[in-house]
Amino acid sequence: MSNSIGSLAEITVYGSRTGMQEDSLTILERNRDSGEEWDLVEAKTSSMPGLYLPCFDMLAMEDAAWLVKVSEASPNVTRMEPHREEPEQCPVIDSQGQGLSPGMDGPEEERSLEQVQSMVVGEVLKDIETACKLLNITPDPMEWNVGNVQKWLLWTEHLYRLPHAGRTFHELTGKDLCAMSEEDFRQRSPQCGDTLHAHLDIWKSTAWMKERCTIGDNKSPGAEDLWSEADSSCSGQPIHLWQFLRELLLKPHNYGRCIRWLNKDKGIFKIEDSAHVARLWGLRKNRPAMNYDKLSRSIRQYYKKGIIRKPDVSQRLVYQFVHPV
DNA sequence: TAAAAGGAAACCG
DNA sequence: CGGTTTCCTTTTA
Repeated sequence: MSNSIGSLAEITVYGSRTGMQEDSLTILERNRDSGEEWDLVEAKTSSMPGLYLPCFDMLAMEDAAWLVKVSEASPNVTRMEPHREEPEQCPVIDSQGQGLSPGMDGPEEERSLEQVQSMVVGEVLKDIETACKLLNITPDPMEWNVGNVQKWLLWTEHLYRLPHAGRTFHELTGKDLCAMSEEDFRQRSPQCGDTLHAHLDIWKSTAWMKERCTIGDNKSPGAEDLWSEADSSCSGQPIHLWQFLRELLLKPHNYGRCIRWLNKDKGIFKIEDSAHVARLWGLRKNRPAMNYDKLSRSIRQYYKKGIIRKPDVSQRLVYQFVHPV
């Protein structure tokens, strides 16, 4: 846990900007024959070991001012990945553009380390929160059951285009996982054990920080707000499809390419990538065989309930919430 | 050819 | 039991 800030910085550079997008599941396919289990389509991209920048550890700790300086010159500092495969992947991502942008006024270099750190932490928190919602797991790995662990593994593997190692971590709870050393990880998965271990470490660190934040006094207020953001779905009850669609629509940053508003005020939205939305829904509900045919049938059930309808001018893949927010 | 529509039955928390 | 999920046939764009 010693290198938490460094690790957090790592995932921010290589995680949030490349990871938690709708594209991360595009290679997630189910095995049509076995039907009941998520499976991998073999990633065509070679599994590069250098998915994160180890040296950023030191960078974040000692030289954050440098980072800010660089970012002033180039707002895209967070996308300096040495080898990005699929460069067409995510032009949308930087649209948020908050934080590391030239707009940051004032030359208060003393504050910059803190600023960068809390920004980094904030990004990680956001991404972890997104993943938690999508997978319906808690942010704290210690609380994961065997199924949660498998979901997390699958998610992380897809996110970083790792070869499938889930089976070698069978029957492990989150507690087991947390107790494992990097060596243990490497033993179970020589190819990507170290990467998995590093990412688990980030989750552990984040959970640990979160606990510190909520129990103790507000050390990093910006970051804490993100956790208290406890929105809609945290009510305990199983999520409804219409709620899930709303959540995706509320995060255009993450899902804008698979589902988006055509007219937010009227509640009209379009499913741009039906297969992808269905996969996300299946992942959320633990229905590996979910597809658009079935998802759309569920949407149609909403017609008579007055939750969703077809818009006045019916278009393919376009629906409308009867009661817009 | 994919999407839309809706009946029928199974499933599941 | 409600809310899907699954499977299916027919129609539409």
